[in-house]
Amino acid sequence: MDMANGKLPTRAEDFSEWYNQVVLQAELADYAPVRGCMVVRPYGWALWENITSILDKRFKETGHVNAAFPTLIPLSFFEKEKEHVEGFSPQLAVVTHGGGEQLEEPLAVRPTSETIIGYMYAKWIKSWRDLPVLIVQWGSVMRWELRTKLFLRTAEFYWHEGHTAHATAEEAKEEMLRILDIYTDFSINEAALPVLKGYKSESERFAGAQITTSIEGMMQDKRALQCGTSHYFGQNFSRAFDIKFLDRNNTLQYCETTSWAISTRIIGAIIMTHGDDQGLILPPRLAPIQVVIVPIFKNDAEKGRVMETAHRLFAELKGAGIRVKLDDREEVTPGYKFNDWELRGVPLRIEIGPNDADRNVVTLARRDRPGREGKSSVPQAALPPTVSGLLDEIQRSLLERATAFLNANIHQPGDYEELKSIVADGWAFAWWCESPECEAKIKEDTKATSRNIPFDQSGEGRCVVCGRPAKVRAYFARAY
RNA sequence: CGGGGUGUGGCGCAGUCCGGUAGCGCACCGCGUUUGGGACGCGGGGGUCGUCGGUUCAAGUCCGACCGCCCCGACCA
Repeated sequence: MDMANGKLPTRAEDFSEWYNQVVLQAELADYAPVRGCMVVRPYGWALWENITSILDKRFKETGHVNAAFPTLIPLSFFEKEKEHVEGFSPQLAVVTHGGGEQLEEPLAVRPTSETIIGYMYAKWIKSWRDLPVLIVQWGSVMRWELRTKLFLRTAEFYWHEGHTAHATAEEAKEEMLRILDIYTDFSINEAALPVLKGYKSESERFAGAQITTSIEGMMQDKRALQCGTSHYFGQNFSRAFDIKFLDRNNTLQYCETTSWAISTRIIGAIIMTHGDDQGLILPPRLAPIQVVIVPIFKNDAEKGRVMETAHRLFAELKGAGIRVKLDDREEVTPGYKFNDWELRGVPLRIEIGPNDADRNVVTLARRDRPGREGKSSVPQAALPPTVSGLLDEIQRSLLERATAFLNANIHQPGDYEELKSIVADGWAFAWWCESPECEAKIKEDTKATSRNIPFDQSGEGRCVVCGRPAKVRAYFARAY
């Protein structure tokens, strides 16, 4: 096993470098030889698998099926939807040669698959009986990003993209919201990320969408990170790709379509929401290793007693379905292991030394409460339920802490000057007339953009920028 | 693409001003002692100094061109 090394900068010193070092030293990912691309290492991929398996289950429970479409898409497909081409053309990687020959038509490496899936849907959908079509693709896509950062923005990234076709606008919008709710529930209850859901402003909308909804999280530097999106396209793509069906009255209709995605970016959100100066803190429900056992001994006599206990408790915890690891490396000291597993964010550590073994106890150390405060001594008897309970408690406390942080850093500005000072170090929740001009002014003055607009609104106010009547309040923040 | 940096064992750097055949820390390998918060000693292995060209008896070092990567901006999940 590779060992971690080096010290982390503190979050206060340099949040960005802290983030980079956590990703690298915890061995979640590494830089690839291709500019802007990352290698997701086994520990990072294990985390991603825990995320994907939960989401996959929820999609299947709601009637979705998985399929795979090609990585390469004829370049001409991107010309078919006007806004889509404008949005994605600058970011395309294009294959011009194959087998040593120049291709007749260049092929884009997919930046997202609406076009090719739309093309196939046009072939497959003929009748109202064929609808809805609810397909999810798990894979990677490529966007030629100018500035990249591990997990947050890489040229190639992993995700799922759901693409659905429906007979009516109502059904399609319901689908968009159903998925947004799955995303929200997943983020809050599995990842312990207290995200806020809403719809996007015109300028923040996905290229080609009529409605874009999102969930937005607040990182510890108070910048916003979009953690998932769900789009309603209306008939934009079905008209561009001729996705039509005969309804019950034998009338030809265009489908209503949606698409939605969560990417490996959410790993960045987990890191930047929960981590501390020791490194990663993973929510127990997603952690590849929930519990690590660190045996401690000085000589062979102690080793025998301690390891016997360690193996026995390891088997008990594993049998109870807890993801547990026994760190039996002898070439590094216990102190090294403590730091190593803290860096990797394992939620709970079990220390077993000669004293513990003799007294039939173990020492537990919670990752979310560093130092002595998080340590306790518990009986070895009935350890699995004790550990399960503590993992639940850690999961709860991570969400609670992140939620308190979120709430403490959202403020309602009384006027524009106040908005400017709020978004310098937090989020503003402000009345807005929804005009692109006012949003553009905010962006120009502060670099903050509208993150999203909650669905449930009450009352009326005056736009914080122009003073005209405003029906909604929106979140404004600097975003990743 | 604009601005700023930087390329020397796996990683981080020194050496470049003033040319003389490459060094330090970490990591790695071996042996021994250690082990309840990042252990120590001794002994090892590993580098055509980003690339190409030029000057010179001699280039990591001087000159020229090119390339890569990182950071800051415009674009984005």
